[in-house]
Amino acid sequence: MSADLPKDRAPSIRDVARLAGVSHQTVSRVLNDHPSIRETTKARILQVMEELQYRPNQAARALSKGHSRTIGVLTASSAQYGPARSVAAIEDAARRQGYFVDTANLSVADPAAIEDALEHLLDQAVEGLVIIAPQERVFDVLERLDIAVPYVSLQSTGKHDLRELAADQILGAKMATRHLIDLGHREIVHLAGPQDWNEAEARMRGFLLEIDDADLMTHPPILGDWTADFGYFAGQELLRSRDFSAVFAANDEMALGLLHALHDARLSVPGDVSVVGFDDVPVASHSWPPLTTIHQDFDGIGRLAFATLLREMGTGVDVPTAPIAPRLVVRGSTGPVPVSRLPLLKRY
Amino acid sequence: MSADLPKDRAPSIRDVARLAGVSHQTVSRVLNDHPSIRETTKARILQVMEELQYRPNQAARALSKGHSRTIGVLTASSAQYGPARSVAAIEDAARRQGYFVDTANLSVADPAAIEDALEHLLDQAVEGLVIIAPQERVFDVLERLDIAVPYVSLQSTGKHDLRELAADQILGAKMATRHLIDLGHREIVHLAGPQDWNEAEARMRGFLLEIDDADLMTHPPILGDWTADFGYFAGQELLRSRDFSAVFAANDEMALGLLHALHDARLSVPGDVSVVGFDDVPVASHSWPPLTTIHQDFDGIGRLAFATLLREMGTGVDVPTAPIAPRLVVRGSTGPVPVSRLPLLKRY
DNA sequence: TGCTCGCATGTGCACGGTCACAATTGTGAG
DNA sequence: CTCACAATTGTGACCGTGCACATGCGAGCA
Repeated sequence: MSADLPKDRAPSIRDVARLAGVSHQTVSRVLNDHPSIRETTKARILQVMEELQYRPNQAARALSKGHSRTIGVLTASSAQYGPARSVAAIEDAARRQGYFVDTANLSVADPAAIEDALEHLLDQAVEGLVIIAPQERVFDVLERLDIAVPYVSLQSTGKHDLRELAADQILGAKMATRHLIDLGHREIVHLAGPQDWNEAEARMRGFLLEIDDADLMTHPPILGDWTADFGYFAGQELLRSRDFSAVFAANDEMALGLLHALHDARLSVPGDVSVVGFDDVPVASHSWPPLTTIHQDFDGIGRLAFATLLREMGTGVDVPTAPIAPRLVVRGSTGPVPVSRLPLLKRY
Repeated sequence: MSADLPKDRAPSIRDVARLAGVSHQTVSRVLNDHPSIRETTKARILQVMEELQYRPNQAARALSKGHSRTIGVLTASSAQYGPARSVAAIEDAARRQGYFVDTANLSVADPAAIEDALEHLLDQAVEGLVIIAPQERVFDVLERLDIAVPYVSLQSTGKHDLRELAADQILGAKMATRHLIDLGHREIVHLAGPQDWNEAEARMRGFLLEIDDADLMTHPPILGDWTADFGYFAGQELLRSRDFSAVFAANDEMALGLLHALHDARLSVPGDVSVVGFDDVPVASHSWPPLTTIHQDFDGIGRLAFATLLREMGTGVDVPTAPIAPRLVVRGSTGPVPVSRLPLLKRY
């Protein structure tokens, strides 16, 4: 029990074998829970492992077995609440299943950067990809590179089958719009996200569908960039011609910026203008007034993404999944259409 | 040029060698930029690689060379703006240097979960660790496990030398407090973060130091949990006894929750109460009123963390680093102390 | 011409696991 | 006690790459 440490290297399976007086293969069997091993042998080996602080070498295992047990996550703007939350959920779910997660974040989204990030992930021999940068350009690059591994996107590309999530976005947007219509609003403006994001496009589609259903007119949506700053400036712009009584913003940040602009203009929310956001970020309930918004279960979406990927990867493991439904959370930023805006002029 | 694909496996260095009519070692030399290779040979090999879509197997490389070129990032609450931002910056910097980043997120911070997450990272044979979960418990576990790899923390533990960042936190807190004192406030309350976070503790220390310097009294700080919800409830609590004219919140989220509570109570900010936050999250400039806060360069902190880790890991690479300074951003949530609160009572 | 030297390239093994297959031991029936 | 068969364990090759150590070859020099 004293001629333990042969080298300065980390102990290997053979070191354990030697000390336990068995062959390396027997040790390997312990590692892989092989059924036919004598209990006493197993116990002895486990004890030696403990003594040596043995830790299996994943690289060697990956090399030998031909898989890496690693998935890649490609994100854009991973500092935003929603994506960050989903990434955390994916990471958690993956770890639970013994998978490693390698991430690549896109700071800029030109094709070169996208390709660079994807190459980085593929270098790691990832077995699957989660795309949280649902921009068309990304899918273009994915197709061009002819990726060999399965991937899922947090939004539908129209080419894959994560439709639940896509329906989500559309449905959520419809719910938000419906809410405003139910309150009597007839002049509703949409502050949209960048249209190269499928997500933004889906929300806009939901909005337009609902507007159409109600036989209403609307301005062409304002195309924003998700940021509160943009919401603020868009608000200033909108206020030049006050021909609306409600705004549906494609995310909470823009909605909050918009609220700021409305405050600056001494307008009352919801007295003069109603505002709905999307996402339900944690501060949404503490703005002034608290923001009516569409709640998304980002954790659930992340888990679902990983579960779906696992299925796509054809592992035996099949984690049960439930579709994710958006939810309208009514707070203080929406109210009945102001009297001055009742559809009198439209009546005759 | 037709008997290309020998198997269904991914092409290996030997496949390339065979098609290029050289030995596998020569191919390896091309991969590693060995100086003595004839240009023509190199060109030929590169072309074959291109044809075969050859991609070096990182697992094999890791096994052979004995290193993984992977670093681990342990985070808590990675969905918060600051940490998320820093993680993205670390990932970006690491990728630039050819490193992979494996993350583990702590949803709960009990020792078992911490150990679990660390084990996961160590299983991947990470060569270094970045800790963004600066809770004492984490360091306890780190010491207990007797981790063999270097690690850096985004906050000082008092045992390592990332003092710049720690000084940052203290300095930032002092700046925030000083700002309030300069405006004439004498009754300042601190809404602190959870004290098992070194970060929160440092901010509180900065606050107390500055209070002490100015010979002021203060309540024992209220210990929060970083969330806007807590800020809201703390505000309600504080308002029972209105014996303060200013609040310094340890982060923006709590500050925003506090603003909400103040609005609910029909108090004016900064007319009745001044509020300072910490972090300068993107929505901070769009709250009502816009939040005065301490700006932190999260990207810079992330980059610095990776650069420091690289140095600790003893790689030749030494990325130049610059210390990170916090910055006071004065917006609308702070103003002169209200007349009703001038230190009359304290004068005699 | 013969020798040394340096560049360009090849040979064989190690890295730490797993797999396929062989070998050994143990068990119960005849 | 012997044999068939199952349970347990051992042997050697292989995964893809890099390293140490040849080897071949042409140039420079005596």
